Amino acid sequence: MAIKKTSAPTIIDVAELAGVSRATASRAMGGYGRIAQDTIDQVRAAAEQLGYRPNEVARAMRRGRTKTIGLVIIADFTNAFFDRATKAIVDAAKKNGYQVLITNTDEDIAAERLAIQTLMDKQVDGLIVVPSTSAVHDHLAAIQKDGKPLVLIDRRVDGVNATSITTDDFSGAEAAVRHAHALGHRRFGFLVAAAGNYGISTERPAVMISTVEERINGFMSGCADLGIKAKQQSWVFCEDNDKSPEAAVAKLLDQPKAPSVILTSNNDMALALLKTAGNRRLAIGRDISLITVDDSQWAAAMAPGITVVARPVEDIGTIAVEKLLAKIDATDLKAEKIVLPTELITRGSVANLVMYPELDSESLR
Amino acid sequence: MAIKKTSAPTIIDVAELAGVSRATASRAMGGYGRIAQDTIDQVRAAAEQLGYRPNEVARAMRRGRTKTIGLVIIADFTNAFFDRATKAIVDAAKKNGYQVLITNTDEDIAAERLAIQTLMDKQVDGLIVVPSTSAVHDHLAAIQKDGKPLVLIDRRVDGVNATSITTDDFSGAEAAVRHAHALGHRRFGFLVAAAGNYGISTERPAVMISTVEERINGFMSGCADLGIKAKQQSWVFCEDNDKSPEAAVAKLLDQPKAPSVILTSNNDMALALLKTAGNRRLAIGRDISLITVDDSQWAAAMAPGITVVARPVEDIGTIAVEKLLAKIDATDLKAEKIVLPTELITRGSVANLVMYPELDSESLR
DNA sequence: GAGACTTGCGAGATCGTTCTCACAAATCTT
DNA sequence: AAGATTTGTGAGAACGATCTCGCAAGTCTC
Repeated sequence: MAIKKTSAPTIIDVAELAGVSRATASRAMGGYGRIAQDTIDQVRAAAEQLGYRPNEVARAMRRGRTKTIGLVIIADFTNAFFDRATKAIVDAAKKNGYQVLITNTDEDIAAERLAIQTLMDKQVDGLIVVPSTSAVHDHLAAIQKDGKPLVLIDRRVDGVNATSITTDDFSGAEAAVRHAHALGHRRFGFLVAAAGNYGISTERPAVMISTVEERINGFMSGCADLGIKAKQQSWVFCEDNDKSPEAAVAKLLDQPKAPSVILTSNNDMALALLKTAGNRRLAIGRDISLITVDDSQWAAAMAPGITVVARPVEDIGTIAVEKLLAKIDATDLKAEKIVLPTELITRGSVANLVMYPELDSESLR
Repeated sequence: MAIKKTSAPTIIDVAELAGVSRATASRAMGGYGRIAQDTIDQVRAAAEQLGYRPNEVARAMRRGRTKTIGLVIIADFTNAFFDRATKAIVDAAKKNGYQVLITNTDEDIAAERLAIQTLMDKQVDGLIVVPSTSAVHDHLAAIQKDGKPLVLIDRRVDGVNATSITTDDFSGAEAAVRHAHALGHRRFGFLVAAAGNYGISTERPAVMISTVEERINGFMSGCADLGIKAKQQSWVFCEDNDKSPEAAVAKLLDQPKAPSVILTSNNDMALALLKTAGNRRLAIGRDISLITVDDSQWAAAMAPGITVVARPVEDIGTIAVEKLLAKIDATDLKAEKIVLPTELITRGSVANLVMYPELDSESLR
């Protein structure tokens, strides 16, 4: 009896057992080139017997393709983007025979640089990136200079000629304003989250990510169209951390003329409002109204349900993979800017002031 | 001027530019073996000039280490496990110089088999798996037979001698029962989710995952200790899909003697209760009480907050990576069964029937 | 100052696969 | 039946790094 090998069998072992050369064994396993059916059967049988599995690392090295894509994402789970998008991307990749190497940047540009570098070193065939900022993009351009396909999701970055998949947050925000206005609301609070290090401010920060910009612009456009004047609007910009959001909510509610409805730019802000409202015994959809961006299971399950601007997050992920793989197969495809529609899902979190105008009292506190 | 290379520079290019051999260049870059400081500086400078980055695929092939770990997880986002665990694992891996290749199984054993196979083919250095069932484990044993370190998380699988990181769900469930009992509750509803294909049942399904088993056992043990009789308990087992949970909630509420408190085994069930209660105008924490397993941002933000059995999900992920990497570095370490504590976080979702016993009315509907 | 030891470096093998090329045998053409 | 084409196979290079071994030069020892 031959000595039992300790390490995994290679194509050489298969070739020996089948009594053919390495090249022939490889052809039989890979199903390419000219080869007799009998030989294929023999080799396959030998492979089966040995429990042979091709070493994908060696294969990748030789072929120059790893069948792996890199995902650089912001693990910001309350925004219900990370989990839904990741699942969609992983599933879509798998369906096409690709695996996903995932890295997380906490909105940190240095971490993003490093993550991209690491993934490039690992020879991924392409990258899907949620860029942490719109302001810096040399590292993104570098990916393309190295000839790696790149797709940006969730946020655009002007100045990089890459395919991007985003959502029409402008229209979504506009629709939210219109909805509240139609239900009789006339005093609007806008609670906008943005990365940075400035705490809470009523001034719009300079650099924002495209998605947030569009939400702001949509809110403003909606107000302009409906004749909602500046003094009817209260804007608070807020760093997205553990503490600021609740203080920002307080700032909105503690004004002399508090808003009757608050539009929040993401779920962290919405949750802060929920928490503060609960503490103050303010009922959502009666004492204070709320619309937020991004749907979630809990927004639908609560009583009342939260009215939301829903974004097709799974579609973003799926389309991103499709576009990326298309680029991997044909690198000369040109960049597309794909914008998916948003949808206002009305539930019970916006009070109807037309039917019950007394709810729009001057003193909410 | 030399012809500009189109492909990425290799160690050979660096060696040529620095005027040394491949081996020396490699030593200089890798920082191993005997080598003069001057040579290192020269080679590094040449590498810098060329923008050289080591090809990790080639390195992995030669070294037999990919510096990549595989994660086989169930992308079940409402259970707040996928996102938190994934983030923790990715972050912990990165901190140790490892990347994470992620695959998703939707509680499907065939998908799990395939995922593991794929990851093994890609030569990951180790695997972290959330097993989709406790019943089948030959494929898990196979991983270890191939000499790959394996860590199971969230669920134990008896019959596999692998390190596992789980939580003490037994005690958590027990504490939940005790808490509700202390607040005067005497009629308990148990809504338990489990994978399968049986719709809704009052009979405990045969094969369950360890985590769910323990929750059930904890509930039962708590009842036994406190003298809560079988007729005070309503058990409903429910397939975890889009439709069943709400019907299961209805089944609990529509009994002649409906429970005053419902303990749900996961967040899908809790959300179904929230939804149904909302539709029926039943206020949580007053008309019906709720305790669920797994904390979340929304459970804390709602009014009233949901009382939960919190599990240290991030710790599970972090410890899993640590144990896995330790095993990668020293394959002779023996398997450990690590059980992390759970914590009951009391909020407002359980009515105090001691102070307001009239709330425990016979007809809740 | 001769032998022993250390230092620094290069030649070539190696990891496991695929791919190119050459060539013999079989089959087809006219 | 001779030449042209097709078919099936093997030898060996290649992917890009690391590692082993050996050797020359320098340093140490007594």
